[in-house]
Amino acid sequence: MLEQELTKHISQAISTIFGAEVNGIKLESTSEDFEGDYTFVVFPYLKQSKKSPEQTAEAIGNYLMENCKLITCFNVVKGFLNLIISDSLYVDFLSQNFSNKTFGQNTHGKGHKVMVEYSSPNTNKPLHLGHVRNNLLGYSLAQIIKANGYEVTKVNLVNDRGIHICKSMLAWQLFGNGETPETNGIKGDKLVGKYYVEFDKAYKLEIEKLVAEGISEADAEKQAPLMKSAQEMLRHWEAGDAEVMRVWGMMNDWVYAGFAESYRRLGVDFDKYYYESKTYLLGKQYVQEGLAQGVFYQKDDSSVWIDLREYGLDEKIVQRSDGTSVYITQDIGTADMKYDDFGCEKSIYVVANEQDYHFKVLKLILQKMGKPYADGVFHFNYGMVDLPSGKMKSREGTVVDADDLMDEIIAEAKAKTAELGKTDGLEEVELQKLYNILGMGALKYYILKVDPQKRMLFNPAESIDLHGNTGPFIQYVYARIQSVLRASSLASTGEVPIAIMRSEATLQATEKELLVHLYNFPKTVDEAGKQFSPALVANYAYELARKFNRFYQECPILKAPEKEVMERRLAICHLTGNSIKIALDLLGINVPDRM
RNA sequence: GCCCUCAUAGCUCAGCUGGAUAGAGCAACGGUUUUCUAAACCGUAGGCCGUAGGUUCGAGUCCUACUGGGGGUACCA
Repeated sequence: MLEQELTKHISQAISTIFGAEVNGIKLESTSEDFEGDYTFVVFPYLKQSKKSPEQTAEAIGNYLMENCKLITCFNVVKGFLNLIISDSLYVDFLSQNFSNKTFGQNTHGKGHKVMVEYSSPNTNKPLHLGHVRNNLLGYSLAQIIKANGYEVTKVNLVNDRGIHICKSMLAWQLFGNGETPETNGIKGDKLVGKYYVEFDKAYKLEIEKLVAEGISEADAEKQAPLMKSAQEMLRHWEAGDAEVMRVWGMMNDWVYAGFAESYRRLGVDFDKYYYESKTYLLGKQYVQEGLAQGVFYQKDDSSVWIDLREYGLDEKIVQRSDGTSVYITQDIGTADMKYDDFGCEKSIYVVANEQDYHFKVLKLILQKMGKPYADGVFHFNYGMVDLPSGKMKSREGTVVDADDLMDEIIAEAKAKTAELGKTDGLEEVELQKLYNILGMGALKYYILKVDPQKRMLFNPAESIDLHGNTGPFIQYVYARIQSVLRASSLASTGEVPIAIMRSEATLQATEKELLVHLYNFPKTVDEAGKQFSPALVANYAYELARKFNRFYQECPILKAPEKEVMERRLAICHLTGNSIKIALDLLGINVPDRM
């Protein structure tokens, strides 16, 4: 690697000139306002050099000029040594990689297994914008980790049991008149969601009535007949009551059919589904295990706890006094089950940051219990999604439905594409596919470009924008490149050999800038994997697209003055197109051949 | 109460492990098309990086306090 080569020479320079051994040399890319490709800051080494910043930088620069062929030139501004890398390095890089279909991918994860759990919906209502962020992040994360060589298993832990499902079931039994997705043509998850809302409405009326009768609100919430019936139903469910199980199975199947459709449109998938109905009883054996290890302790009322105060946390309950287990205990069981099934050394949970505390506790418990996979548990915590009107609240009907969202954004892509009228001659099927690629590209990019850790604002008007820092902007560059390649009579696959480029060629400034950025692609994929950040890939792709547009504006490709220059620029097109395709694929975004 | 997290242009966001004069997009204004796709490019304008201290050659970035937003926490998931 170039950077390693440079840092090696710099530390040699320092030891030769100043007689000081240093390591941990840091290099950064030169700010756009100065001439150069890499910058070495000499301030930290003035003690060794015993000279002024300028003299120190000058001396190192001269040494590098003599000893490192990669550097053609340097300049010094205060304590900053700006190094200019020879064009030939980038031309060589170009000729070696322009047709490399796996460019940007790394292999250091080879032989290591990682699990990514994401999506994890409840089966009582349809997916909304919050789930969309989760799904897109989870999928992209898995893609990025794969691109670094790891073997990835994607799993979905479905919350298919509990009081919330009973509410939908009960409302359907009471008010549904036997309505089904088939009889009404409603998507299954939407239908079940509708009855969840019905329940809430009827329940509220009951509460109002009880309050009017002089009962306190808190008591009314507990005493309302509907709530009692729902709890009753949950007990029947736990007892395995045949009729309750039948309705439960039927309604969950409706929901799964609906989810499958939404997942398909989102372009996300899973290698394995886990269901809480099958895991919720796990946990008791772990309570015993923890007690035996002395990790847990029992109170007089027989509830079981763990004391995490030495870690700045509190005491946490792991089993209630009535002997039933709590959520975190189930999670211990599920974690064990996953490890038995796949043996992943690293297990990533894509769950919103409202559960930070929960996962901190889970990891600590697993560590104290000495689980072999405990250190590999990682909570990928992302921020909530807000709307311009404020927080999304399902009770107040302010949620943005995932299916509606996709419909709207694809319709917008269609309207815009039709308006521009560049798609003459495409079949209707092709057109639909294109609208889908563009609409989903806009949506996915809009969500993935922001740092996952941060709470984000979803502005519907902005999300359907197709100009500027958007998915379609990047897709447009890809389509442009394909157009040039088609016109070039060279196959766009990159398999047709292009004359070996002469490495002594001189590059235009925009060409070099683009190549430097392309050179950094593998490093970016690596960094995104380490930081678990699809946003890094998104920002990289955007920057790449911008740099290409600048290059495209300034440098004629097919009409280049010389054949050699044309071929070099075609190779740049290949490499840029490939890189965009790969980068967007890491975000789950497709690319169109024309638009 | 305690804990976690965030605060950068009018708006939405970048700013890599501390480095030079803090960058994009949107919105506003102006320019570019007989030439490879104008979903583009170029330019103008817009900032006490929440406030106050501290660490150091150097702080948007690290530490402390405060203010403001969000989240969590006391046998819910």
